Amino acid sequence: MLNRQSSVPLYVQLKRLLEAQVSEGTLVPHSRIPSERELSDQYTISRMTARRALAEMVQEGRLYTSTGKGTFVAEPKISQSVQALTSFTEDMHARGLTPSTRVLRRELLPASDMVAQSLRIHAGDIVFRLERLRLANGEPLALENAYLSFPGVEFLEGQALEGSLYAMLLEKFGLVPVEAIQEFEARLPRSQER
Amino acid sequence: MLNRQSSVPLYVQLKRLLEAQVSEGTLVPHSRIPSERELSDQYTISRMTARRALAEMVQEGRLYTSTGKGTFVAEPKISQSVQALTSFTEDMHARGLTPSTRVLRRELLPASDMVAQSLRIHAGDIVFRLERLRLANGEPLALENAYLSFPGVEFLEGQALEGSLYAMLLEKFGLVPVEAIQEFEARLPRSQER
DNA sequence: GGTCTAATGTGGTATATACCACTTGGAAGT
DNA sequence: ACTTCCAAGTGGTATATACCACATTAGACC
Repeated sequence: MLNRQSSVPLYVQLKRLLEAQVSEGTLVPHSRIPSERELSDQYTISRMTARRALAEMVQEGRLYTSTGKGTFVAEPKISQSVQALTSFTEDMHARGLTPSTRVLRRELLPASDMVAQSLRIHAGDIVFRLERLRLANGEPLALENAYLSFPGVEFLEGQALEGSLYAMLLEKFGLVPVEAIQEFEARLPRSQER
Repeated sequence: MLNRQSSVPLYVQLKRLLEAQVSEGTLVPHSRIPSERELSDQYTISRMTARRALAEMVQEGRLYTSTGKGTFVAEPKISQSVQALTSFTEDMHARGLTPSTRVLRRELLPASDMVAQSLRIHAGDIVFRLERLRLANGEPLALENAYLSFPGVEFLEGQALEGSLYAMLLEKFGLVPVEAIQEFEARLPRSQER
């Protein structure tokens, strides 16, 4: 059930609960989840609160709705936006290219409102910003701007970040960031970046 | 003002109104927009309805909020994902480079759940997929993957799409797509793409 | 059996209300 | 002048309620 004393909003709790059921396999793709009214009865919350949880999950691509029919579990596709960031090193290797990364900037800073909103944390929470130039066989390929947030983020400073950030995270911390914002800027690098 | 007889939901009407003010320049980045309560008074709608319009615009990266302070116009960054696609040709020209585009694939296909939800259409609706290789001075720069959806999308097939897609859309159809998903894949092209 | 219809259930929109945490500015006090 | 504190305003969460369009089902009717 849901914890009304928690500082975690009810609709977030419900979201997590449903997400857990999806990843457990209790709810499989295209299966119907309880209706909004059933959920509100079941968890003793208002329908609007249940709706909000569902609406966000729809927005995130985890669920889809059909008026008059119900709400259904979507096929798992979404996490690819993170995966693209994850796999640069492996990706380049797989293509027979020598990947390298030049870190242009790395810093810990309080999250702006915009970043916080995207990462679903609070403004002012410490996030790690990593600006990197990606190269393949020495040729600049892309400029990356990543904001990371997870427990222990503050210990990142000073780490060797030239290689695969995600491999390093896995090695040194045994964790994978829950979420990251990524902005690709595909353009010719300015001379200062060369 | 808003039209209560329209079948277009009030919160959508408010969204469009605010979006227009942003693109007109009436509202510039980081300027504060009226508070939720002011908007609800001004347009004679409930605060929750105003909130919904704002919440969606926040989700889309057009606005950002700061608790206790207000709601503000975001820098056009997220929408750069669309803008970057729009302006590639002009952008390269501005840098003194000769831009060119190679269309790798173009097809009409039913939208997957993910694409549909991102574009705010229904799954199965026909969308246009365009996979293009972008070049500057003959050098491959980026691989683009765009999904487009708008009235008349089905007439796109067979059009000349080597140049600026958006210039062509403007010329031939007198319209600009409402929204597009774009995925950049920054990498070295495979040999078949050369 | 087949056809129409009404009832029921579903998500979608909209309103009104209440309380919370946070920010800010000004009033009150020193 | 300076500090403290509080009131007002803001977005965030939560509830209760109402009506709508749409889909499905069960029944009445032929």
